[in-house]
Amino acid sequence: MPKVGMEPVRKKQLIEATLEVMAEVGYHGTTISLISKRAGLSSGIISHYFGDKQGLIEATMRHLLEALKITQRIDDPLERIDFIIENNFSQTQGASSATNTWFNFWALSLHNEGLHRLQCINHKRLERNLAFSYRKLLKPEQVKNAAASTAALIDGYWLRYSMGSVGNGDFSEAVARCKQYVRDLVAQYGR
Amino acid sequence: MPKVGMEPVRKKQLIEATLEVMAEVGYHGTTISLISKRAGLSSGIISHYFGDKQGLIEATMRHLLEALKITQRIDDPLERIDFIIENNFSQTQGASSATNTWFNFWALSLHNEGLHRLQCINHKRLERNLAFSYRKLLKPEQVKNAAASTAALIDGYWLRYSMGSVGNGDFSEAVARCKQYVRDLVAQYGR
Amino acid sequence: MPKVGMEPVRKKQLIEATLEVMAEVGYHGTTISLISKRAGLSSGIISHYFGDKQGLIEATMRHLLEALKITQRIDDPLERIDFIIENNFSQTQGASSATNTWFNFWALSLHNEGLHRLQCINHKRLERNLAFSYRKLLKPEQVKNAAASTAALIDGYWLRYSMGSVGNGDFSEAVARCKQYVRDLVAQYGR
Amino acid sequence: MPKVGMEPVRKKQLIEATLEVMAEVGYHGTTISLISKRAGLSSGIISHYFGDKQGLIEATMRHLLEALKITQRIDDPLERIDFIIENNFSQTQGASSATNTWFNFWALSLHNEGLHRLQCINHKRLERNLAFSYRKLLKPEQVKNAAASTAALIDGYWLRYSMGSVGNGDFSEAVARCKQYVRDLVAQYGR
DNA sequence: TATGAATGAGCCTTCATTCAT
DNA sequence: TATGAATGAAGGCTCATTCAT
Repeated sequence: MPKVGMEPVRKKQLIEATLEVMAEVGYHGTTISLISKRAGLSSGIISHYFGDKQGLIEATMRHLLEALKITQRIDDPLERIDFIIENNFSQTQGASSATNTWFNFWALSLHNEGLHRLQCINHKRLERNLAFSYRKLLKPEQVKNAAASTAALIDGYWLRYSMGSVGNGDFSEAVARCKQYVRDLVAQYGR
Repeated sequence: MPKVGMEPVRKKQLIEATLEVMAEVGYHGTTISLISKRAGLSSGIISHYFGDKQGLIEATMRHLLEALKITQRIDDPLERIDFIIENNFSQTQGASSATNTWFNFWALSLHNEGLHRLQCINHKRLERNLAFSYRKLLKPEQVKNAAASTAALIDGYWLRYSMGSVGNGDFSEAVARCKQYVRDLVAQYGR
Repeated sequence: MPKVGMEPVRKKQLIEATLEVMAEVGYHGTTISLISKRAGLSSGIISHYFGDKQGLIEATMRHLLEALKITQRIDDPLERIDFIIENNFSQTQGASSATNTWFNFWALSLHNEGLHRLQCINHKRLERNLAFSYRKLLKPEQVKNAAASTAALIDGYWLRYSMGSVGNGDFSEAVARCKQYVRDLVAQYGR
Repeated sequence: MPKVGMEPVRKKQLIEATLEVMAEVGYHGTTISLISKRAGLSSGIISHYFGDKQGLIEATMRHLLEALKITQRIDDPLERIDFIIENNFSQTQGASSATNTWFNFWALSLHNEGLHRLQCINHKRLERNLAFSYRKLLKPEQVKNAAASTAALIDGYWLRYSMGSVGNGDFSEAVARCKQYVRDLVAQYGR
């Protein structure tokens, strides 16, 4: 009997290879051949486990979005918001930045039903998570606006720092500024 | 007898066709054939005027970034910031949104020296423009942070609204929230 | 403990699965994977029992040709010819017509020594069988021509009715016309 | 300006290359690469003129069916039937037999709407043509049967001789036997 | 200045075959 | 005896680029 239980192993291998290759050469340069070579596997394996290239790309994006979910439970609302901010910046601090990957996923989303839905869910989840904590900190009528603006601030900073236009390659300054914004909000609109 | 002085006309035709096609089918689906057909010209014309596809893409992005420059002179600092905000959202309000085009340009930037430089210049110009006005409104030590955060907020809102995750397809709510943020800053940190 | 004596069982399973799949999707769409799935077996089993795909295809065609052999003994010459006619049309009256399978086998035969020989043997056998009975019915000099024409008529009708160009999906009309032809021959050239 | 008026030339080149290649290696072995090489053109040219491989295959079959049409006008009914018979056998007497091509087209037809329709039209046209002449030769109630049987006889003989099971590589014997059949019919059922 | 026919490299995908178990 | 994970060659197709006109 052939090896069994390889599916999760192979899928992980391939998704990680995809992230690496996309980070290095961009979506446009990402080929089945490159991915499989990076994963140390054959090209045929991709259709075997993901149906086709599109399937692998979607699985990779799903994997990335999954990492943004908050699993920890934090009771203090301010602390929890801080954690959300950090979590959103921590993803791409590693050597092989997933920055470009994100840009490409955003671009792909606009012309792909499935990916677009995933993006929207993710966007809404972030606002919901922020609103949950803001409800304990701010006057009710300010909650929605605060959550939306904080989410936008996080994404905007992430975008600008990722582009390398500002900052020194790390996000610590961006994190600090986001946290400061939260405190400003509490100072001004706290209940 | 061949017409002379067609160069600027042809280039404009092709750049606009490129924007239209990219908005419709995404960068991935944008081909020389589609662009030239849209422009009502032959495919050979592109290499004639832009060298190759890459040259046309870069020229198109340069064209888009150019549109973000502020040409008007406004003296009142708050009014000027409002105008900057509006200007940044107004680009893509037309029927054929350039949203996807932007995402793709960002993605392309990370793997293209020339495009990347353009992006960075654009990012910095926005902050500089904002800082210029904030200097008249805020305490000196707050200016830099305010400019950076406002720029991030604009980009973040633009990103989230463009993705269609929130809002009703127009940016008016996003514009309002950005303007409110500016006023909050002035209220809190005004000189 | 592995089962023994499975060979004939497995081979039959696979040949029948091949006939079913070929009838449904054509030779061009017939894959190892489809056949083995239909047979409820693994893909590896085919090389195990038939060496390779080609081996299975050849065995399948051999199986089909085998079914055309006349095993019954019929003494009356006219009755025997009628039976031969019926036998040649009866093969594909089932729900899953083997029509397409036949076309493909013919096509394959022309580029495959072994299959070609089988086809020729089959063709000649039909004429020989017809000639055997015609010898009792017709003048000697007419036998060869009668056998050849009857065989051609059978194949021609079968081809045209199979293609669906004429008839209502069943061969009864074709059978009747072939039989009529035989009677015409006897009436005209009977000894 | 590029060369113009090449379309019909190129299409003819490619269709003839397709017939040659199919005759030599069978449909299964017929590749875009082989065809274009044979035509002395590049592989891309096929999609340029025929959309895709399927388009070329259909055009090739259409071309073959076209050759079966009767363009000459012949008044004498018996002579006209003789001509029809000859015409149906003459197609593949050349060096590069289109025999295998026909088998493959039949097979393909059963799983392809467009090709199937073409085949049926062709089948019916042959019977119609034969019936047209038989009407002047036979009693009315015999016409339909005679036309159907003659058509079947032609196809059947063609099939068997093409397969090489009988005859010496040429169809003259088959032609003679078909003509004899027509005369038998007239002798027996003439008006 | 402008065309578009023609090219061919490179991509994704399919699928017969192999082989460790 | 039987599996099916894994391979990789080969195919069709796309498309940026070239070039004769």
